[in-house]
Amino acid sequence: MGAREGTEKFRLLSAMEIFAEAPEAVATMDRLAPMVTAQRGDRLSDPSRRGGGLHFIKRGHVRLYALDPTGHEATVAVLGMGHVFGEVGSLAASPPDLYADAMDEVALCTLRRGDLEELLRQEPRLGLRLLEALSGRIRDLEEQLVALALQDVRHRLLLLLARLAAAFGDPAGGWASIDFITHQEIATMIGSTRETVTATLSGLARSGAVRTGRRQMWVNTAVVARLLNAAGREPR
DNA sequence: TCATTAAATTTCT
DNA sequence: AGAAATTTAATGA
Repeated sequence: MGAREGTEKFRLLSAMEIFAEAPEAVATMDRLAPMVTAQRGDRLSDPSRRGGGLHFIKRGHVRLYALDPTGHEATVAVLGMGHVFGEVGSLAASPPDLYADAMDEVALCTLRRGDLEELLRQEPRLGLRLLEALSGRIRDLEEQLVALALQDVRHRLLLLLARLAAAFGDPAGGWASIDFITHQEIATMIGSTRETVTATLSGLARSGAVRTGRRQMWVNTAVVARLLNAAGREPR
């Protein structure tokens, strides 16, 4: 440590949950991984830019999605502070070609593959944290896969709201605030369309599950949980 | 039930 | 003003 301890970058790295038990790694990351910032809509990664290393999100939100030739998108993950994306996905099998866009003001640090291995040797506990994070991603994907196969749009939307509120919700008096997502983006997360999302959301608003504003939602997690339960028992 | 198409309306820059 | 985001409505699979 030393001269860099006071920098914005060092402070953001220290705040990342992954590094909670690995303070030594913060200094190494600070030395090896340059930080870049981006604005909403900026492309952070695309299929041609694979193998570009491991990206640590320090601020903001990133959407990973597939894009088909007709322009339709399917969102695979929405990631926030402390999450990683990039090289990890390709450690095992060959992943689908994904794009990564900034959803708001994003800051991230990128570690080249070789440097990642060095860091993991120095701080094995970091590997465990990474494994936990990736396991969580798999669990979310499995949940979403089942919902896509078996549930209607309303149920899938409720599920998404519950997950977004838990992951990113800024809770104030029982209402979790989410302010970086459009209806269009929600549609790509649940396999639906912008118009259907708007209609379904206003239905849920009438049920008291959400309040909506332009690029802003307040999710009542208690009501969402109750509606999910009720729907689960109803046959379709 | 929900995607698609079309159009109107609201809100941001 | 112009762009972006949201809303409503009609239609058909």
